[in-house]
Amino acid sequence: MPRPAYHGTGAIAFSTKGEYGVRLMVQLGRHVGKGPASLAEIATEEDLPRAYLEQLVVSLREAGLVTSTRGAHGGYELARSPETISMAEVLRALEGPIAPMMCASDDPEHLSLCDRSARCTVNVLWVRVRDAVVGALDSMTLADLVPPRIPSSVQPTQPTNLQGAPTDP
Amino acid sequence: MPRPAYHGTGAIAFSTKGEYGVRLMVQLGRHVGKGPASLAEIATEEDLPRAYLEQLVVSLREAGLVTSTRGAHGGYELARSPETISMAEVLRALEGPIAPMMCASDDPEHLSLCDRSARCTVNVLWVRVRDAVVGALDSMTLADLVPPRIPSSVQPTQPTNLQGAPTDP
DNA sequence: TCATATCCGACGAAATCACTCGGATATCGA
DNA sequence: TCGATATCCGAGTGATTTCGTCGGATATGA
Repeated sequence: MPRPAYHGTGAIAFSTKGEYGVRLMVQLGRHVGKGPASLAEIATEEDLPRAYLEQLVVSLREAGLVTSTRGAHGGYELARSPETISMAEVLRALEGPIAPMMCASDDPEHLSLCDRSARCTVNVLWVRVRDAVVGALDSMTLADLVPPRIPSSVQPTQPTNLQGAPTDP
Repeated sequence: MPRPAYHGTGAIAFSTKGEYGVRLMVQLGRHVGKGPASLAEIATEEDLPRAYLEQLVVSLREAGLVTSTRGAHGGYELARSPETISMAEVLRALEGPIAPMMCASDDPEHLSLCDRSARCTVNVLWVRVRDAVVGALDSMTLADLVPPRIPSSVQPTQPTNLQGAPTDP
């Protein structure tokens, strides 16, 4: 069943693809150095439908952001270190080119000018929005979202509530 | 028939509400000082379905961006001068609050934190995207989109030949 | 060999989008 | 006063997209 229903409102709405996909990547970021993480683990950790994650991860793999190892004890790993993975890349892989309007795609392949482009004075608006978004996403890497480790040995990274995910089934 | 099908791709996709609504506002901007403009006129000018514009304009009126006069020779006018109408206002009226995710709405009323907000490190990403978009939209007013008037020769609004316009990619 | 994984394609319910339609009401010009 | 032209308003509809599920094939380690 589609759970809570919708995640964003209005024009700038990321779908669950983007949301879950980013959360998946963050989990992989936390898991760096510990070998591959299985989708089952991640699904439990983030309380997301495993079968759906399977679909999302295909895009991430095809984009070269994660690598997979099959078989028992297999799973996924980041293909590069978190600092080198920009969120723009991640979201482009998950949701496609960033294009508030067809006449303002950041992917030249999907860019198509409307027939009225000669008279069109509105295009500049969409282009500015696009550039603002791309700028924001380019300025962040996955490393910025992986929770920072507390340097002094006060606590392990656990915020004490990893026991059972007490949320609804 | 739903025409070309989709207008934006990926996460940042404005719907026809936003697109047509902005174009409608631009037309009203061009029409300033000439009395009310009817939707029939605008629909012809911009080649948009009139009955659909009727729906969109409701939001604009309710937001106080346009005023209406009923009856023959009626229509719509901008409620304020174009320089004072920010595109953020316009798009909020048309598409709702700018919220890439529920946990990052710019309208406090629609803002709802997810139950996992304590552990959530991703929120900052959506907030940054939101702020980038809001910033871009706030920095533009309707006046920026209304094409500058050619000072000397006043032409009828007929676009007989207007090529050589910058086809900005 | 068996449990655990990724891989792959198809399917389906629910929601949203992009409209259309019919009619009620208001206003101006003749 | 009549009628043409408008806005106003609510309901309805078909296409598309979203958000998943399900079943099975393949690969790998213990």
